[in-house]
Amino acid sequence: MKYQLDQDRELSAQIAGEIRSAIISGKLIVNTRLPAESELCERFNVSRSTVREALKRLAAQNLIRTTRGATGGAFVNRLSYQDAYSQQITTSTLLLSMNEVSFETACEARFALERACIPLAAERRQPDHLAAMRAEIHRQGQPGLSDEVFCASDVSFHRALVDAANNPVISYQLAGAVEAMQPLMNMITYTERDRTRIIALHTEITDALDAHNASATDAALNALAAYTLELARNASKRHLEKGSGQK
Amino acid sequence: MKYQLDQDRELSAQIAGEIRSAIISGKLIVNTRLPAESELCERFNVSRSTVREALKRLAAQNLIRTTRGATGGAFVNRLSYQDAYSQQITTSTLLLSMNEVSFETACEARFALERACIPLAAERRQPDHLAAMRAEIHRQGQPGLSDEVFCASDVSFHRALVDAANNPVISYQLAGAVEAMQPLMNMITYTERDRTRIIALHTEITDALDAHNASATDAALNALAAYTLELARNASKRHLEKGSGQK
DNA sequence: GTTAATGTAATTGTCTGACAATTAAATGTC
DNA sequence: GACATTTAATTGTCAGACAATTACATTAAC
Repeated sequence: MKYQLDQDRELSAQIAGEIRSAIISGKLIVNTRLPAESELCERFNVSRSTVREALKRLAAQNLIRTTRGATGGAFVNRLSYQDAYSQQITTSTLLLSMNEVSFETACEARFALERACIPLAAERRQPDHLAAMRAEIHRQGQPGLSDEVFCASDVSFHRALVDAANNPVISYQLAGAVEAMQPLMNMITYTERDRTRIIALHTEITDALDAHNASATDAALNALAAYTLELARNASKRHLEKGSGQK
Repeated sequence: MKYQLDQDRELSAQIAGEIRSAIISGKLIVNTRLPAESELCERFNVSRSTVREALKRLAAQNLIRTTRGATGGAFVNRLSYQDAYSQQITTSTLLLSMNEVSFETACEARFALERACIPLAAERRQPDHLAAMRAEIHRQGQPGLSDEVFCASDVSFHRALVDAANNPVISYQLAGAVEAMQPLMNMITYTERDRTRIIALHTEITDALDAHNASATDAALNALAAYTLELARNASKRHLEKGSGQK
């Protein structure tokens, strides 16, 4: 087989691309061992540094893993839910923070997608999902909680809600939407009154889910969405006032 | 500042991790230039190969871009929707193909998440969204279409449906769910009768969206979900019969 | 015969130094 | 001032070496 490496990209990127396609297309199966670095050097006719840079690119995408030693080498990785999750979250967080996505847009996306889980979650929620949600609600009621910790607990609550749908693909897809909101939510300051209201709505959602009542869950989630948006609007209004006041 | 590089991971992975955190946490802003490779060598006290492998890892995640020349170097990348999209699709496709996710689970996830778009899409759909959907419907009716092309057109139809919600975060989040289904759907053989039915449902969805009728859209989408599942069940049943027959 | 110690080969990880390629800016020339 | 040339900075690639790690075979001890 001949390799066409005559484009304008870096060699390591081209080689990484070749191997990546082979993995994605299924030509290289999970746990297949790639040729040793020295063999890849010969095959692609490049130096070992170049091959290594290519392999590191693939490792960064969790496509391969490498081990040292006699029977070591680079192996095609099974992409675990864990890895996919964290990649998903990293990418979503960056996308939101770097592209001036408005809080409204992100919030709308999250609540819209979460609503999609409700019918399934109302049917399938297990005791441990409910327990996780109630645990977070309890934590949110603790006095002297910082806004960051309150917000992190909020994220955990929503993650548990999504997981209650008991569909790993949904959990994975929504990981980004749920987790990437945290930095945005962190900009809100929660008063005692805000927290009380949010906790009440969380409790409402959990109780409705407990009762297998999809429409009640949906209604409570909608109320929470509306309230979150309201808080965000107030926060940004205060921000503007403060900003203009200092000038 | 002192760096703690004494763990059990490879140096290049640790260095990549340091820089990655700095980018994600916002310490390094978009378009910031990283120190030159030689400076990073001194700063982390490693060789240039190691620094380069670290940078290639970051480049593979689209976190940085590098240019040669006098004012060249590595710059923090703005993660574009385009890049995030394709990463999302790659990851989702791999996750589904490598983890024995059942067609039912994936299908349920896709339709559940798509349903979340309906209320927004019914309100905001623009002429170009409807046009894109109708164009795909027309293509699906062409005679002599291969199953692959039919399936690809189906994916495009659903992508247009999602885009009609007019929320870029939703479009991004669902890119994986929609696109990663294609390899799974490709395993189905579509008879003339199947296609006619699917096209009718696609038309129903588009018309309902055109009329800003959310509940009718929802009903049609549900019917499509049920029909898709039925086709998949028949396909896998035939698969089993064929398999046992050959033994 | 079994077990422990030792050596050996294969492989990736890191280092060093060199040169090529590319690019912007400084410099010189007219 | 406009254009050509040189220079310096920077990344891309190559070559060769050694260190670290690991599985396996060999040997020695009991």
